[in-house]
Amino acid sequence: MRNKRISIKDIAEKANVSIASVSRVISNKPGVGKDTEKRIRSIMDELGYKPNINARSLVKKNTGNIGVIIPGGFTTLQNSFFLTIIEGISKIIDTTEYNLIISFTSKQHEKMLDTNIVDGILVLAPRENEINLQWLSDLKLPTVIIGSFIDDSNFDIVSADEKSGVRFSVEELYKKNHRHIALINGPSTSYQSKIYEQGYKSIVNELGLEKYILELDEFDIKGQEQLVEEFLNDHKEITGMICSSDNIALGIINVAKELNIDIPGQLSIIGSDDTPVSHLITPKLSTTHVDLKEIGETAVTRLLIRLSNEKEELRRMNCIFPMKYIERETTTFLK
Amino acid sequence: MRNKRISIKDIAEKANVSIASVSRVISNKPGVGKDTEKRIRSIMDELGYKPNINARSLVKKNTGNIGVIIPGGFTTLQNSFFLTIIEGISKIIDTTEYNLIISFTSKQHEKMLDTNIVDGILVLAPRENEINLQWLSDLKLPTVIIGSFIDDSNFDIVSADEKSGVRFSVEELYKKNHRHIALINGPSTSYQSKIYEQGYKSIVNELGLEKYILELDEFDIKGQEQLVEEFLNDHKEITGMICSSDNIALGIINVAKELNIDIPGQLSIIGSDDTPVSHLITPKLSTTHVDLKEIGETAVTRLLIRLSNEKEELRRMNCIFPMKYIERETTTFLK
DNA sequence: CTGAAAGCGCTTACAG
DNA sequence: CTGAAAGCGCTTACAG
Repeated sequence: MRNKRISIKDIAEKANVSIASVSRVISNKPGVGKDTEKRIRSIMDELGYKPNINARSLVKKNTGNIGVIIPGGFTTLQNSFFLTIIEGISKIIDTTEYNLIISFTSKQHEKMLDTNIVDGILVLAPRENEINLQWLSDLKLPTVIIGSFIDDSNFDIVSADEKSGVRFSVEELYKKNHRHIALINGPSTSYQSKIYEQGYKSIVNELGLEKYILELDEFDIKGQEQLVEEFLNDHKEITGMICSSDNIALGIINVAKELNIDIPGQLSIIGSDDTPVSHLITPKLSTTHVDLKEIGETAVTRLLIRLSNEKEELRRMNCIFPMKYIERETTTFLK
Repeated sequence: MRNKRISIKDIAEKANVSIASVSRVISNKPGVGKDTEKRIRSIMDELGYKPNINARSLVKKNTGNIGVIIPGGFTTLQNSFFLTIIEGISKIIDTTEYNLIISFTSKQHEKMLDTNIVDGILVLAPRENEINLQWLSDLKLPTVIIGSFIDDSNFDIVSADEKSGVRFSVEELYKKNHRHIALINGPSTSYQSKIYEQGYKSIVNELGLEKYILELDEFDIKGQEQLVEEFLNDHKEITGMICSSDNIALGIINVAKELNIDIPGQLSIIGSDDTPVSHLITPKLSTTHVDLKEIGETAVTRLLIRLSNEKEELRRMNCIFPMKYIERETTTFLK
């Protein structure tokens, strides 16, 4: 059915030149006479020529695609946190010739990486159990990791300063007279959660407070309402909670409502990431903010630099964006 | 830096066979002796051979990629509606060798389609101003459209029966004694909105009610709070609202709260699509439901059929999924 | 069962 | 400025 695509050869014939000349004008290479070029271009337009990317890739040994690896499957994709980062990535990609290939299941990651269809990858908030770092490293693909990460890797990293974020949140509640402050964390397989935990423990130690940590198996509470409810019931002394995502905070608020716990009257809650929902709900969520879009932009930009400098040995980059606390309506001074 | 990739030739040499034989075992083609095959396979494993997809694509004239076109840029991507459909798509794709290329800006659509890097496309809820249907059609690419759509096209369509969805919602409110029922619609550039409007108008006419339509320029109210507020103030007689997305409903609820309008006491609200937020908020949102995941699955499956039957002339398919009304907490009987 | 060879559509030294 | 030719890594008739 599909009409045969027209190739460089068709153009060359019609223009009475060699395919070499046609190729040169396609790639804007020098060495073609003004007139010849004009003739070739007009024929290309006329015939609606589109270069065959596969052929080009085959000889140039690149693909023109950039891969984005998203962990956790769909639960995560539904998370605005990732979407906002992708928005930043996308904005930069749109100014280039690259295509974006977003991958959100393990199967997809494997297919994408095993078949070598990308020139470089952006890995969002990797998790131990999903991405084997050694394997990633063996790929020898230009890679930038987005999201907090264990320091001893050799990858470029662009992340939010989540450790400080947690500190700010705890300090904020402390200033508001809270003395029993819990961390509701995501899965410890996520490096992000490890960072949260580190940040939480260190500040809580400094302040001489007791530690309360509830680890969920995702960055939201879906299917774990029971667990949360028990936690709330078992620790009635807790008056403040730091959640490692806004979605977790949302879930906690709902459970609290069911238990007739007043927010923020009896329980102050702070989210993370300042995603759109945070001011769509009532009461509006206090949270920590970082420019996720900028994080995305920075990460691709870095990757693009790596891609255009494959010979040079670039030093590893570790770029950390500051977070700030945003006071809204789910936190209050403890009487 | 990157170590040279090993090719079919390397395998052939090491195995003392021709590249033809190697190629045959790679593609599981018959015509290779048991022993030879075993030898070749073990060498492939040993050397970690990965076929070069570009080379293969060049000769087979396909790409191994399926494109997904998402309209409206990021606002839309943040919408669970699309994400859930993508989840369905992804589930099926994971059982195949195809890669998914998701495109959510006009730039990306153009790049993807102009460079012919996909074998077929899934178009989600297209909009007039973003996707030129004629252009799409000229691509001669196997295409399936997801989401309600104008009937006179020649594409395969898989969609929810949104026209009935709106009807159910209006009827529901009518049964609850509401007589002034508004439609808060998405942009009319979206075919989906057109369907909503058609459905709304026809049932409202049947029931002999007055029409109230507020058209927003997205499927959420971001940046249009003012407009919504004015609408609410100008039409105090309205006691029921059908929103063409859950996100719109969410927004309306928030504006109503600011205006001290009690929900559902003074205003009943019904969303669309039963996205996860609908039961994450308080009061829980009454809405209409359709199995979006199944819609996604059906659409890819259809596309896959088209892809494996390019010779045959398949009849156009138009698959419509029923919607049902879900009563939760934002609707009530009018006294 | 196996291999030599042509060809997919491009790019790029090389020679003129 | 221009072209002939080799080559990128595969697949697939064709011949044996």
